[in-house]
Amino acid sequence: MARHPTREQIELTDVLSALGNPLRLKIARVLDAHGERNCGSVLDAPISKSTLTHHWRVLRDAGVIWQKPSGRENLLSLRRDDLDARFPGLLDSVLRAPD
Amino acid sequence: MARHPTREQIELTDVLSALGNPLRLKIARVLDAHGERNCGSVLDAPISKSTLTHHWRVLRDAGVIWQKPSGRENLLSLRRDDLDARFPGLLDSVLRAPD
DNA sequence: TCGTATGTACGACAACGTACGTACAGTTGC
DNA sequence: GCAACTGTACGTACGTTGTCGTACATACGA
Repeated sequence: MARHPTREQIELTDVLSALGNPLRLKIARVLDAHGERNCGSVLDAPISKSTLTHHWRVLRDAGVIWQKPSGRENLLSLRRDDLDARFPGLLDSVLRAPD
Repeated sequence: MARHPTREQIELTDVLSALGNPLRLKIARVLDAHGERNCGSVLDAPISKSTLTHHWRVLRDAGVIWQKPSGRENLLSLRRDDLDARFPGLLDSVLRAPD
């Protein structure tokens, strides 16, 4: 189900596409600022759960986030180590940039 | 016709989406490495002119490239100054990253 | 055990993206 | 003038993306 790419499998264009959506960029910023969250507590916006599930998948498949089951929750976190190792400086410049 | 955004109008998600396509990423790298080129001399790949026109528009509208008419040619160049000013470090990390 | 909470799976649908062929418009040079 | 060159405009086809509702699976707690 949850197929996370290995560090070496993470592709630049996938990461850029994933973060090239305003909602997903926001998600990445929240995870960067606040650390691990469950799916329901990342955003306040009135977005349907099925839409969010879609965005978790895009971010996970691109290698931007980890998705770790924990009880009945699914904990989300940024793959900062892997992204920094593979694309040095990229995540910082994206997360710190103005919109 | 050719509507380039001002430096302040360049949006991060537009830039990320534009560079989140392998062909456009390649184009940006060629322009970075070799400087100003006309449309026909950027890529060797057998891609139709109308498809390329589409990609020039995406890159131009996102603020990634300048498109400057010159005689019967259209000279393309990276907007490095603007991108570096607005999103420090972003372009370098993208262009230097592995695919 | 049974209801509640959390999140996924699936199907639908409009909008967008990417590719092409063809036709056209401007510039250059013979 | 006119043919060749450079690139855009337009129409088209087809896959992808983003959104939702509904149904479902799993885990927790009373």
